[in-house]
Amino acid sequence: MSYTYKYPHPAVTVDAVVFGFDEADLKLLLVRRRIDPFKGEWALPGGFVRLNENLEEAIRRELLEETGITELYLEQLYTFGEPDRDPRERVISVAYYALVNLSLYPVAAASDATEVAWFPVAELPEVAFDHERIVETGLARLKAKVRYEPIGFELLPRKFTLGDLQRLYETVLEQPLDKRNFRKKILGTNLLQALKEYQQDVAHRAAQYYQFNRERYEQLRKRGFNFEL
Amino acid sequence: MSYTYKYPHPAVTVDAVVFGFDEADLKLLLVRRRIDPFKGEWALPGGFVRLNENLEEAIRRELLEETGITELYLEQLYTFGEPDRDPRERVISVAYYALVNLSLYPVAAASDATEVAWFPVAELPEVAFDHERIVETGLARLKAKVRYEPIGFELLPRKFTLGDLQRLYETVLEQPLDKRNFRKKILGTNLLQALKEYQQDVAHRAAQYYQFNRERYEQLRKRGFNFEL
DNA sequence: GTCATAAAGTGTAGAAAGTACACTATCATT
DNA sequence: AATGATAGTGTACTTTCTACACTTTATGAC
Repeated sequence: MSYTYKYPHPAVTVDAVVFGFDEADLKLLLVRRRIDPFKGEWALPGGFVRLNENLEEAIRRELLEETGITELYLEQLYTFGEPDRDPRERVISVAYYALVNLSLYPVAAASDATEVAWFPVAELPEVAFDHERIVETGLARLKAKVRYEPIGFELLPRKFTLGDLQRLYETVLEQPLDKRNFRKKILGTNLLQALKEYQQDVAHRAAQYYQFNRERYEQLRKRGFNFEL
Repeated sequence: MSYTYKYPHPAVTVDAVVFGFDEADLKLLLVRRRIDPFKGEWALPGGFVRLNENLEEAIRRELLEETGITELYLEQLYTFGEPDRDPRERVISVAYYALVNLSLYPVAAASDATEVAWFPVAELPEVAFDHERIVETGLARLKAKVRYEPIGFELLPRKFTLGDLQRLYETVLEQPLDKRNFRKKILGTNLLQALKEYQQDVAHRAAQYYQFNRERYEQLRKRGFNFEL
C-alpha cells in the first residue's frame, strides 16, 4: 500500500512537552524511541498525524498510546519546520505543551528498561532530533504563561495547600516569593475555594486545603479579568 | 512527475494574517484566489511549503510572490489542522501574523480587477476556507501582544508623532486612552527617540517626530524589562 | 511532658504606579 | 483678527506593590 501525490508532501508529526510537578521539582515526560533514527534514545512523546484526526486528537492519541496519560491540560505551542530536522525525510512537527497532575500517574525512575520516565527539567538527558529546542520553547511558554493565567493549578492535585502552590510558582519562576504577598494576591483573585479539610500527620501546624474554582475562573475570564501575578 | 510515500501525508501550507495601519483604520491584506477551490474569492496570502525551505522562508516567499511585500514583522501564529478544512485533500496550515508599514506599499482599493487589497478589519469580505477563523486568531494575538510588547511601531512609518502612535493603540485596543497618561507611559519606557523634526503644513501646532529605538529595546529586553502598557 | 523543629498563618506602613482631569501653545484657513 | 484643529504639559488622589517578623499548631526526640 502506498500513497502518491502530484507534488511533494512533508510528513507531519505532533510532539508534546509534558510537565509535571512533584513536591519540589518541575519534571518533563520523555519516552524511549523504539525505532530508528535515534533508537533507544529519549525523545518527546508524539508521532505521525493520521489523515482523519485533527492535531489535538493526534497528540492525545499518541500520549495515550505511549504513556497512558489522558487527563491533562493541553495547548498548542509552536510548529517546527526546519527542512533537516529529521534525517529520514522532511518532517514538520506541531508541538503541544501539556500540564499533568503528577500524582495521578506512577512515577517510574529512568533506567535502561523503562520506556517512559519523568526527568527533573534541571537534569534532562540528551534528546533526539531538535527536541531540546522544543523543550526550551515549552519551558519559556510555561514561565511566561504562569504569570498571567492561572494554569499552575493544572500541575497540582485537586486539593492542595497554599504552600504547595507557592512552591510550584517559585519553582517555575525560579525565584522566591514573599509568603504574605503571595497569599494575598492568590486569594485576592477569588479563584481558590477553601475546603474544610486540613493536612494530617504532618510534623507542624496542619495547612488548610484549597481547590481551584474553575467556574469562577470562566466567569472572570469572560469579563476580561486580568490574572497577572 | 509524482511523489510516493509508504504512509499518507497531508499537504502543508503557510498563510499570513498581514496587518497594516492607515491613519485611522487597522487593515488586513487579502488576495484574490486564482484557482479553484474558491476561485475568485478573497483569501489570506499563502501557499504550499516547498521541501527545501523552512516555514518562515515559505511565507516570505509567498508574500513576495503574491503581494510584493518584503519588509515586515513576522511571527508564527498558530497551526490549523482540521481534517476537512480544504475540500481537495488534507491540508495543514501554519499561520503567521505580520505587521507592515502601510506607507511603504501602494494601497489598491478592492475591485473585480484587483488581485491584492487592504480591507479595514471592521469591513472584511467573506474569505475562503477557514480563513475567517485564522483572521480572528490573528486579531486576538495582535490585541493581546500590543499590551505587553512594543510591536505597534512595526505598523507605523520610521518616524511618527505621539498622536499617530496613540491613534494606533486606540484602534487596536478598541478603547480611548488618556493623552497625558499615554505619553507619560510611552516616553517612560525610553524606547522612543525624539527627533529634531516637526510636522509641516498642518493646520495646527506641529507635532514632534519620534522614532523607535530598536537598540534600546534589545537592551531592555535582555534585562527582562516589562513593556506592559 | 517539655523542648526542638518545622511549616502555617497573619497585618501594616511606605513606595510606586495608575488614574482622572483642563488649560495653553501653535499652526493654517477664512 | 477670529476660528478650528491638534500638540503639549502637571498634579492630586487612588490603588497596587513591596518589605518585613512574630504567633500558632502539629510531630518527634528525649
